Amino acid sequence: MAREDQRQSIAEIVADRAKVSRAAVSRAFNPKAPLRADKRELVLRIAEEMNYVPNMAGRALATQRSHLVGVIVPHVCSPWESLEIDALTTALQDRGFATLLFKTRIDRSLDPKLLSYMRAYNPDSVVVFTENVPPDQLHRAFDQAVPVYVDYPNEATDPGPLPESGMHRFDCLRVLQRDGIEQAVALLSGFGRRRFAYLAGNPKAQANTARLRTLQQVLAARGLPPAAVVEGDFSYQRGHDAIIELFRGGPGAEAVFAANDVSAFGALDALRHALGLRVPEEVSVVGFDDIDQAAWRSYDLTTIKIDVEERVAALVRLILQRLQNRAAPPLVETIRTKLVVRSTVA
Amino acid sequence: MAREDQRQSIAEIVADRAKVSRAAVSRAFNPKAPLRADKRELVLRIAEEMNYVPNMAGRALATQRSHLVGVIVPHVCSPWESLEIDALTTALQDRGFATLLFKTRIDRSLDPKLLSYMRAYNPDSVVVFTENVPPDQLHRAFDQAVPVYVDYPNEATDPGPLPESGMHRFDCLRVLQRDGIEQAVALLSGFGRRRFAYLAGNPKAQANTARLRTLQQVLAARGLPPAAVVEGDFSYQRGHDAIIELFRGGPGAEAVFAANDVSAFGALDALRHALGLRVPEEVSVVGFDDIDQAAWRSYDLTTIKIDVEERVAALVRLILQRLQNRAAPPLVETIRTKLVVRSTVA
DNA sequence: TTGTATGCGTTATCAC
DNA sequence: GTGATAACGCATACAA
Repeated sequence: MAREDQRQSIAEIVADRAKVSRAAVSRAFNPKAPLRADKRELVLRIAEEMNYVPNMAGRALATQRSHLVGVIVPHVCSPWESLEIDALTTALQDRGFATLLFKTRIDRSLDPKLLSYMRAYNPDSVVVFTENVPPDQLHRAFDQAVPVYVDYPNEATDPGPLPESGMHRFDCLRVLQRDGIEQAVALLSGFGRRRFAYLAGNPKAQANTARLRTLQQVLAARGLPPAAVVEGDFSYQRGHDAIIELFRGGPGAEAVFAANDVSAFGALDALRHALGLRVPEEVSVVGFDDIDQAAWRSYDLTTIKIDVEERVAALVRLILQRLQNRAAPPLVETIRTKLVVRSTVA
Repeated sequence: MAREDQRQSIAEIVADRAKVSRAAVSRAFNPKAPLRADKRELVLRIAEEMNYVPNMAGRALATQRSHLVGVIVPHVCSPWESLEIDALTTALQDRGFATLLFKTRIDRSLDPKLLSYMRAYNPDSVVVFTENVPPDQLHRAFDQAVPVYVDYPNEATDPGPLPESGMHRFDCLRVLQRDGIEQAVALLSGFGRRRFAYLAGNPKAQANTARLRTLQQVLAARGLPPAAVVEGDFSYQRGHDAIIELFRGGPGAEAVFAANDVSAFGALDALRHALGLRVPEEVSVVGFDDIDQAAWRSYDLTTIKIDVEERVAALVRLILQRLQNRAAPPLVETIRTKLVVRSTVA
């Protein structure tokens, strides 16, 4: 009857059908925007029928909030990281944020090109699993988004999350390794183990250096000799080969700490199948992380657990609090490790 | 000197410093837009200095291309899926697309709410790893984005990718199971195995039903008795327990096909540690996927491999070709499986 | 409450 | 090749 308009957007059609303005449609989707309840209901119903949802790009432009959280990882397919991505995605999704996934190249270093590539999407926040990128660099790259930094403090010297100490200029998640390591060393020590080895992870990864540092501190505190260190890279294969080198080339060890569970599996298989040693009778093995595979019967690995859910919950708190108040002082969350005892220690 | 403008955007500042128009800055970042080479270079240099990159939200609005690819998975942390997400993210990133990750709830079914949630981000394409969602529903949900459907055809009846057959109304990746299964059955048959069992995955997953169907067809073609089927869900634990039920409650089997590698590991551990049977001497085990863990020494699993790189390359071809030509007839890519022989078969 | 008008950052169209 | 200008889809300040 009336003349057709040039070309209507879906949102406008929804508005027309509900006999409201385009603005009302927008408000209907924003729970705290003022709109009469029945109108909101009507608009939402019609929108549903027409399969209309507000476009995030438009919304991002108007509100300066992309509802995107950038996540940068070296390997999605590493078990621990996939576990964390899984939990993080779920938690963010529940809160209306989508996960934007990026992968670093070969090594764990962060290509500046990747950063600006990511910047283009204007994520509201950024989580970087690559541990060797200085937080300053991150903050320089993301003037808008607020990166969350994972910190592995030296627990022997770092006083902890005291804002006065001036050490924490950025939001960070502090991962404390000591508890689990102390428990593991106590257990091994109780079984009479004295000669320790540390199967390292990627030397650039802070998780690796923090674990080694803490282990040596804990051993020293007990008057035990320092652990022999063998180079590794967090991988199964390297863990496997490194342990063979360690035991073929020298006196071996009575207890092996691996920098993560996956390399602990490599160590276990090397000890049992390549070297013909019995675990735990002849050699004890302890891992880090407690990924699903650690409970598999063929490994049944005693390991120092980081609770993924706890860790992700802390990350999400950091992200959301910062988003709520851009100007707040640096936030700190702290998580701890604990020993999970299975059958690779005796 | 001259009066300051109200408030300049970063892009405008870049334009000013390069003494060009705002439009020229935009063109500088679009390689095929017309712009004198030296101007382009100058703009890019200044932009680099000022840490400016074009905003994707704005670009998406103007071009109707978000450069986002939505990926929906049930579990990020399942080894096979994390492998695929990893490869897909890398491939897409290289081509200027970012991966937008979403997770389905508990079961593998697709919440319609998740679909519209995702629609809001206007992904250019959508890859759904959840296999029990009918492609029609997907196409209805994404009028703009073009979902890629993973198809597991019945290889005994489906003539293949003939457009004339009218069966393929949507772009799809056809995964053919037969080759690897035929090879595995030939090998097992050559070792004298006759009593087969199939440790199922999630009954709703097409990967599961296709593997079972094909296995039975291959066995029948050789005149072998059909495989006994035990219920499973792709998990280690269920694989472990199901095998115990199978062997405690009846005659067991001479060869076990597991619907995926992870449940094959559960089966292996159950056979060896809970049932005290020798693998491969007393029971042979074959998995599906060939994830990294299949090569680990404690399992060393003979498995039917799907090449991730090949699969992802095919997916990316589908996505990019469709984006290049929205109106093209349905695209089909086909990949096959092949047997990887390790030590769980004899 | 509601509608109108404007701006968010970008690209495309159109003149030059 | 280049610069002005009008969209793109949304949220909001402001006026009603």
